[in-house]
Amino acid sequence: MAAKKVTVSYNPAVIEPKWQSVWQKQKLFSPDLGKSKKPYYNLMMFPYPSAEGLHAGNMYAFTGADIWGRYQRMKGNDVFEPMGLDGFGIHSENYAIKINEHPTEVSKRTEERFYSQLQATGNAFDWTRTLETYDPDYYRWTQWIFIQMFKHGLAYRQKAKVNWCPSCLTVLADEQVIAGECERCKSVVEQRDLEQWFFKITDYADRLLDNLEKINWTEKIKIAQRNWIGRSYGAEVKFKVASREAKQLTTDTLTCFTTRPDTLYGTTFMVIAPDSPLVVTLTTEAQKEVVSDYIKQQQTISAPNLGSQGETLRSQNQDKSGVFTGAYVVNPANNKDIPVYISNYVVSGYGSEAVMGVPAHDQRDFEMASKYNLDIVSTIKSEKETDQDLQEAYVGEGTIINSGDWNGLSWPRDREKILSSLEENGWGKKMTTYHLRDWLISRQRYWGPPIPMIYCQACADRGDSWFITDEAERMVEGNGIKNLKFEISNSAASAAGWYPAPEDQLPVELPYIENYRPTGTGKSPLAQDEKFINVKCPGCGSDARRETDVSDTFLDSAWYFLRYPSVTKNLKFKISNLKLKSKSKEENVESLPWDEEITKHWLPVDMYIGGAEHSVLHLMYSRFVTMALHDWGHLDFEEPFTRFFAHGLLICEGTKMSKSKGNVIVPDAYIKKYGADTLRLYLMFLSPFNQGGDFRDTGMEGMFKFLNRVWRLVQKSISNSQFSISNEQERLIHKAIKRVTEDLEGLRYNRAISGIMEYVNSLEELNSKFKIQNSKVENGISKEAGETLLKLFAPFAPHMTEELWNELGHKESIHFAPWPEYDPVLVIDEVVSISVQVNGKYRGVVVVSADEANNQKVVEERARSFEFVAKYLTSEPKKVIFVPGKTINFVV
RNA sequence: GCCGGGGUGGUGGAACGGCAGACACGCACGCCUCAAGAGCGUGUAAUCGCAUAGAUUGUGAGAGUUCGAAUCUCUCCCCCGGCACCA
Repeated sequence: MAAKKVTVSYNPAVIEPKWQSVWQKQKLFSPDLGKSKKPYYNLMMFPYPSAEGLHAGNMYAFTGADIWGRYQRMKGNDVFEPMGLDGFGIHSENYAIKINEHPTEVSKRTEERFYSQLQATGNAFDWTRTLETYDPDYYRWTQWIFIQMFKHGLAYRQKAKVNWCPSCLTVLADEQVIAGECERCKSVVEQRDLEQWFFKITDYADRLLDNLEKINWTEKIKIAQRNWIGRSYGAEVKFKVASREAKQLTTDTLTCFTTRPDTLYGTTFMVIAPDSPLVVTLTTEAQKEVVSDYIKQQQTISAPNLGSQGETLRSQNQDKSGVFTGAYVVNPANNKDIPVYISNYVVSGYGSEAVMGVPAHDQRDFEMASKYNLDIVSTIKSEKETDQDLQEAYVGEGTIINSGDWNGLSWPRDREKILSSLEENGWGKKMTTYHLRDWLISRQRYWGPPIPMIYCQACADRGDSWFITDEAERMVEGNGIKNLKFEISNSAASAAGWYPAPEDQLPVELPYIENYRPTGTGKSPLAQDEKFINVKCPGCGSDARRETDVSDTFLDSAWYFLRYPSVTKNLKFKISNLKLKSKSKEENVESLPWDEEITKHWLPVDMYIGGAEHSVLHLMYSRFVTMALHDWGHLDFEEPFTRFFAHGLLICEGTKMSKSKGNVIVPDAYIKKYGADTLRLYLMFLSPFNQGGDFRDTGMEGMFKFLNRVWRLVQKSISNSQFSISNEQERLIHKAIKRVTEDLEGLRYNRAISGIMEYVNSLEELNSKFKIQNSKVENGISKEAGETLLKLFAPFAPHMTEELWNELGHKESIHFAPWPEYDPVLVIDEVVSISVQVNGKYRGVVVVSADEANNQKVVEERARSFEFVAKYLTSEPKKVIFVPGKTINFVV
């Protein structure tokens, strides 16, 4: 029989663009979000288009996420897989500065470039619902969120020591400072005193921590978040200033936080941080000079402009040093006077910036005490040493000694007893503190959403602010939100003169400023634009000024997933909440950045896939913003991502890809040469997806060959579609389905691909066997075998499988074909190899039928009959261990 | 220092109590071809050996549990990532 078709060779350069355009024309991957029965929101972290284009690392992440989405779709879910650009922010601005262009121009270009590159990767994105964070239609809502934070008392202004990057000329959040250096440019970060906007994320510390138990996230990300929140439970203890200095000091108590209240009796001194305000209130006249010298010396050591020297000096700084303030306080437990020191090992900004020194049970305190000859008193029995010859602090558990009424109690078993006793005695109270700090929002840069706030000096002078308006009053009364009144009255104190821009006037558009470069003065470039700044006060109508800082990029990305499903291209202002734009007051009702119905239906996100580098930044902020929106009654869920999977990092030739190293791989050339399918497979086959991989040029060719093999195999089966399925083939099919399905479920893509390869190998092997028996038929691959192969392969190689599927005569896309299921009976082998061991050492296998595999008698007899076993069984074995279906072990 | 994740052929990686090295890359040899490429086939942990006979050793090092350990437990070393004087 002549072949019906001329076999066409596999040419990705033709079929890939063809199917991409078909998919897009048919809006195949743009589900009707209103009608979906089984919504599945498959999200991946959107890229920030700051550089020359999409790099292989983006492609790696997106491919892995897309495979998951395609698999879910074939399992019958209505998958929504959106894509957008995190194009606002410092990354993009820095790139614009580098190439000496305006960010607006750069963004136009990168947007086009990124989207066309993303098209070429063959991901099933919904191209009708893209978003860009610099789009005014988007950032009006970023600003809206800021305003809600303000109105609910979660955004406040404070003069604070902030991290200042002398190269980026802006402040940085704590999270953006890595080992004292700027996350982006590696400059040593300075401390500056600036008035800034903060979000009170610390109010949510407990929930951010406790909710981690409820979500299905990669464990290491949860651990990172737990560490970052850093909750510790203990007590706040009050130390009264001793009477002899009380007169000359401006404070009468010193409070400190401790996780070890059990060691209170062992507190022999106190230590405060060098940059704490306590230094001023607790230093006596006599010590003023010494203290001031010490502070100066500490400032020199931690001075930022030392470049690489800074690191060395900082590590020298690890040695404990200190100075006596002249002040004594009273240990409430034993009424002893103890000295107050200043030392560099106490960090500011945590707890009360004071620490109780318990040298016997804290290594740092021990070093301090040794250096300054301070008393060491053990309060936990550590068995061996006496206090005098203690070599290091004993930080373990044990029985309490030298501690009055507490003697005999056990630490940590009696923690609560000790804390209660502490409270009853009036020495202090139970307390929890957190490592987490409030989120610093202000950035003195250009390329971001202007913070939508207005400052009125006249109102400020009167002590007025938005918090005294009718709207604020209504909110407190109408909302029924717990603590809102408290939050608001608390915030009102620091908010004098401040009003949010009226919500119906959003967005506060970012003006085009020719010289957008950072100024370094601590003010944003927006401060140059008088037209932008000058505005009437929404409260009293007098002349007022707009806030000129923009918000942190992380605010842009903290809510984008809420927006995607509600994006409607070409109809941007169609959704109900945008009625705001209308002049009519009646229509100006609810205003939300999303469609409520659709949001109810589609959120939270079912699967979020992204890099582990965002464990504490983006992922924490997104959770916080979502929780806040939930509390304000806008969302019916409080965790945005039901499941999060962290993919590994794609590196290049053993090192991290980075522009400075010049080893950034751009996928375009590879797609051109081999096609996106080959590149996708290559990337996913490298190593486990959660582990990352090393991109090397070798290997891509091999993957291309494999695609060609699949192509030929299926092409041949098309011309022999009458071929009926054999028992052997059927077993192969079902085993392959089982293997690939299980590996996909665990996102073990490298294994899934090797499973497909094994399946192809077995089919070919079977085919060549068949050819020998029946030389007239060219090919022995049944239709079922070929179609199953295509389906299993479809998530990985979407274009090629679509083409072949179409050639097989299917009208519907393969990506909507139902995922194959396996028959559990058919995956069981007909014959089983049982390994035979003698004294635990492998000597060979015996092959038995499946139903004999559990029968010890049969297996043992068979095994004994073989020479390779018999020769070791010189005497009757002492013991025979039989593991049904697996192994038999003769112990001689 | 603390918390994660690792350490398996020339390379990427499989196996995660029961035949270590699946699947690939690379390499070698062969077939096909005028030739090249493509394709196909064979081999490929190490050592001994003519051997596609057989044997020994082998999963960072050392101990342990077990009939049996790459897999479980302990101690140590090294690499990668995160946090880092958080009281």
